[in-house]
Amino acid sequence: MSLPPLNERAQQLLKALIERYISEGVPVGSRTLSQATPFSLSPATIRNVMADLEMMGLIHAPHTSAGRVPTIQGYRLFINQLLTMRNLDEAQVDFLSGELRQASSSRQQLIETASQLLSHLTRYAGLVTLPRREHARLTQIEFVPLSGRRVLAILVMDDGEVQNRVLPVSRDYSSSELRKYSALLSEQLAGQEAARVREALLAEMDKVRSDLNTLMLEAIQLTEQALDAATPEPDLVISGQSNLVGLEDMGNLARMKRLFEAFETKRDILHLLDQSERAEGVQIFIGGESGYDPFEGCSLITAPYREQGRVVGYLGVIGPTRMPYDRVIPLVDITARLLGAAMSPGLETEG
Amino acid sequence: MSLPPLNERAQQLLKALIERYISEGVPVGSRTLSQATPFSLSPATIRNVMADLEMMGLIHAPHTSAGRVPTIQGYRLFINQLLTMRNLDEAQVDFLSGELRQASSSRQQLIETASQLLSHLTRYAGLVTLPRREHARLTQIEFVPLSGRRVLAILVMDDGEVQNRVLPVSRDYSSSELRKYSALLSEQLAGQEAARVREALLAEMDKVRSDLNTLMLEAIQLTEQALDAATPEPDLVISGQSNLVGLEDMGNLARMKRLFEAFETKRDILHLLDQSERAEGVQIFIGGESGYDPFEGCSLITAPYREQGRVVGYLGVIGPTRMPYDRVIPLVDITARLLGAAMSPGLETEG
DNA sequence: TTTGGCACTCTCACTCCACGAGTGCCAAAC
DNA sequence: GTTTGGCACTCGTGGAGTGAGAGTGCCAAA
Repeated sequence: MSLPPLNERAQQLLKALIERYISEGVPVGSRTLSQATPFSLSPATIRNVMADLEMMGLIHAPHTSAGRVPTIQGYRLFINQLLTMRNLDEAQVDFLSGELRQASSSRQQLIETASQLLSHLTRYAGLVTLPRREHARLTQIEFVPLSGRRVLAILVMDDGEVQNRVLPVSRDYSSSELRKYSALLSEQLAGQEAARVREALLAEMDKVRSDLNTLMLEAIQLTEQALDAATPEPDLVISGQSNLVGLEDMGNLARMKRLFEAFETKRDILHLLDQSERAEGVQIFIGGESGYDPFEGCSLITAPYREQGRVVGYLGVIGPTRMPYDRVIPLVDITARLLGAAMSPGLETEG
Repeated sequence: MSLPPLNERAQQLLKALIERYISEGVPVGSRTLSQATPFSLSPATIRNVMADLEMMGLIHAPHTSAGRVPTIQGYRLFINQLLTMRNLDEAQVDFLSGELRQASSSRQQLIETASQLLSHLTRYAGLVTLPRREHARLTQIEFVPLSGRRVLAILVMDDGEVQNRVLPVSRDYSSSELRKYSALLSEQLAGQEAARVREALLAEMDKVRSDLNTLMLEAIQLTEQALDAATPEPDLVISGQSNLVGLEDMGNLARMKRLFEAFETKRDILHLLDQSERAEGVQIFIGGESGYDPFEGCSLITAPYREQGRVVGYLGVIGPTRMPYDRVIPLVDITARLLGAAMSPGLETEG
């Protein structure tokens, strides 16, 4: 896969060609490029270079008498080595952080706002995963009796996240009985990481069994049930999908349909985001590079966002591969930082 | 707007024409219609009738040498007077009720399943509004202290619905202090209809003021805040949007883009659903009939669904105006009934 | 190594044309 | 009076043909 060394001039021409193609959306020919570049070279010379670039698989001619278009490999090289980022518009940053601060009262709201901002500022589709809260600690457990042999379990985390779950139970419980369970368990479990609660429960169960403490046993069983039913809530918020309708470089209808199916199932997109797990900063998936053909013709720019310094989720933008990366990449980057800041309250939130 | 009386034969021809157009998607001409109808009439005769129908605005010729296509008025007449419903496939009904029963543990799940079923069975987009729960009664109020001068308020309704809200507060509250408020308020308010809680609170406030009972006063203020922040959760679940991508009768890309924008804002769709408020059963909006141009080329079939006999929401299908109404209408109808049944537990849920 | 020249290729937009489908109208038939 | 067959007419569609334009590859000269 190691390409032969690309000399400076060829790199600069490739860069110019891709920039031109991104801004114009039309295959670019040797004549155009000759005029657009600072080093004055004749079209013929440029043609020679272009032939080399094509040989290396970096550009490609749709047909004999058309100009050249970057291939996925070409985009890859461009992004990894040639791209010069554009400075962010100050007003945009202010707008972003203002909107996010305004939405920071509720976590859900924050996520949705971030997604909408991404789509709005890029004119593509914005994605934000819900924060994974593996390290959230349990603060409180409440049980509320409902009619018809059902109990509502409420798990409260220290970060304000709440999970509700209706449990079908084998007999009716009274309100005061349930309150006792809640009190007992909250005492036992408060401060535990959610992931650990199960172990703690089992340990407790052993202790309790020897006591034949049936009350506690039932409480534990209830909690187990509540944990089992870990809410499978939608873990990805997508905005601005309609921005992608009718972008001519998104290709034909069939392709667009597959893309929208991917938006609906969300699964493939989540897989893709998971792949960026290792990356520290912004990551870019170009076209079907990743083997998911629904994304042919599209690129995905992602970045992790942090809460209290810990990566808890990912956000990004999905748009056509022919995209102004020099603007979108910094935007995704800053949005991730600002979302992280808005999620980690305490420092400047009360300002 | 009263049309001149349409004789039997003209009606039957209109019906045949529309049925043919719906199944084939191509303008239908006099010759085709002459062969397709049981009463044998020559194409020439049929042409005469068609000319009348066109005069009345019920059908329309895209151009001189094309056949005829129903207008919106034609569809309207067809649906109101000529349509013969098709019997539901028994297997489909079983499938529907099975899937709904399986999802009936959580309300959110139920709504999403219904939406997906609608889209899956029709191959169009499914819509379900979240149930309005005006008459739900408050069962319990809980306050949980969070870090950084925030309090989590939890409102539990008697139907198992839970609303969470993080409230920024002016000072830190201790856990036990908040528990006192919860107890006090739950006692005062339990059993009230949510819509009435506010009044009850005000009344209570008056009583309390004279006592200078500051504790109660703070509790009341907290609750007020929590009510203010009535969760603006998404009130409409849409599924299968991608089914509409690439349906050739949906028209051009620009129109499709507007439709997808409507899906994202949801506002127009909710307005439209609200309009069906008065209707008892299935209602149909054809094309831009309602003045919303995003829906040009589309039809919306809606029906209210009931919980415990009370209308709490609407569901429906959005698809191209050229749609097999005889199948979709009964499907929407039965889905509404089955969803209502699945939502009103107690009778056959334990079966 | 770069450049100008030249023949070649391919797409795009346009025109022309024949075909088919369907209509409207009229006069004859029922 | 309604129905029908006939006929001229209209219009969209698809295929063939064409010229312009853009861009290439290659070669020989600078």
